[in-house]
Amino acid sequence: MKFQAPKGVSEYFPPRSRAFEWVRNGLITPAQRAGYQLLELPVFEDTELFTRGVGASTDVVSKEMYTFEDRGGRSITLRPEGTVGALRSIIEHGLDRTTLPTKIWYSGPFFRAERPQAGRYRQFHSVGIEAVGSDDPALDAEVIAIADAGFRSLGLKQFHLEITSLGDSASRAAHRIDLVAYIATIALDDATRERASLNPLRLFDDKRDDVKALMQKAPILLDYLSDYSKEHFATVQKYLSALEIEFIINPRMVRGLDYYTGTTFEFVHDLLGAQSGIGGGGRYDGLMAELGGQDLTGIGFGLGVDRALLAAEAEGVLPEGVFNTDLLFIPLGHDAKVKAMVFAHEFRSQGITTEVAFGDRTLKNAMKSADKSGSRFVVVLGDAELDNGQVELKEMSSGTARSVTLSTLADVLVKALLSS
RNA sequence: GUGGGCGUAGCUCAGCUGGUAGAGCACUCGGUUGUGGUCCGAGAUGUCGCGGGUUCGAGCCCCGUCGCUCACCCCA
Repeated sequence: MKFQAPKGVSEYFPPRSRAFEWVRNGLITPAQRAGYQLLELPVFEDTELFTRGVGASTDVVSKEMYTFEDRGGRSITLRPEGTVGALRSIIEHGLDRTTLPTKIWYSGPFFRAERPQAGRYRQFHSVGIEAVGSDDPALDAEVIAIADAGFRSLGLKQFHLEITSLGDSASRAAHRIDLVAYIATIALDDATRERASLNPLRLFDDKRDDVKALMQKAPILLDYLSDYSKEHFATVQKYLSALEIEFIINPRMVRGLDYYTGTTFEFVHDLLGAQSGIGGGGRYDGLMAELGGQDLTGIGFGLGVDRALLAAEAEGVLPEGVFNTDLLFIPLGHDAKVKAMVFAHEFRSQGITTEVAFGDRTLKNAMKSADKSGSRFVVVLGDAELDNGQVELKEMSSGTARSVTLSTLADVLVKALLSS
């Protein structure tokens, strides 16, 4: 029996895991700098939280959830998205009973039981933020700006931002009546009509040319916005322009989760395959109340770490030539190995990434491994060095070495590492 | 759930009209005394995805099965 990972999960192992870590940190940092605080959440929740929060008619809930019964007979589901779990936690712990808006971030794995393909996994990774308790359009712009900053910090350029507004419930109700009436007049197959009956907006997202053509003439939600929604959306755009964030308005944009209202947005990368959405989000003005909390408005996003990594690779913007290790000790002999272990332990506590060459290989072979493993500096520790207290600090990239007193080695290294 | 492509060493792949398996890279060791990146030499590594069938003989043909992958649907 040869074990392998369950179908469709994303796994990261060296050396790529390093890039994954870099991407995830890059996406999180702008949120932290904007004062958003960590919410460390469970990866499974009461199933009903999702059916109620995300919406039973969504594909995510109706056919993509990992649901099982726990030993107490409760129905449990691996989280397919982050927002409703985050709001549950905010409500449960009273985080919305402080100065508003409550601003939090989270990251981790999410789960959807789909057929995997490029950029789509059954276990994938997102970072997200939520800001609850303010309907200020400036907050909408900030949330979008944070997502944009995350992607930019990775060096990504070949992506674009699409925004629209889903308006308030009155706007949507009025639009829906006309949209349903329009859809009834066009020729569609049964499966598509079935989808439309669940959520008529979905047809705007159809990739087939004939359906696209038909939907060109369909009534657009933006034309039905109430005065408040129209004004709010216009103000969001002003802020985005002030922040020099480019966007295009896509009135046909569709999000797969039912809770969105008002401003919604999506970041789309140009070099990815079929799964080109690298992040998205929007307002969810009724969701807090729906989940049993105060009737507060909110907005948030989810950014795909896996897809952002694919995008960074496609654009060739990943940093390279990064040293894994600052220093490698190559001990020669038993006594030297004991010393090397002691020094390494001490150096690590001073923040120097230090390795020891194991396995009693010949110096020549140890040097070969050092070369391949990517240590920046190497120190050979033998009897002579232990006797006279002098070592050769060799820089691998240039091959040059300088003599350093062993007792000052850590200081010398710290200086050398800082100056580079 | 539906459709296409592909499964041969750790990786990338070759293997002619069926004659019982190879290359490059990577790995380990060596090229005599304590210093890598080039070069040279040696070595290890495969139930050719799995099961059945046809055949004197199957990596190659047939059937089944599993897996991977891309796309639809949907989304991060």
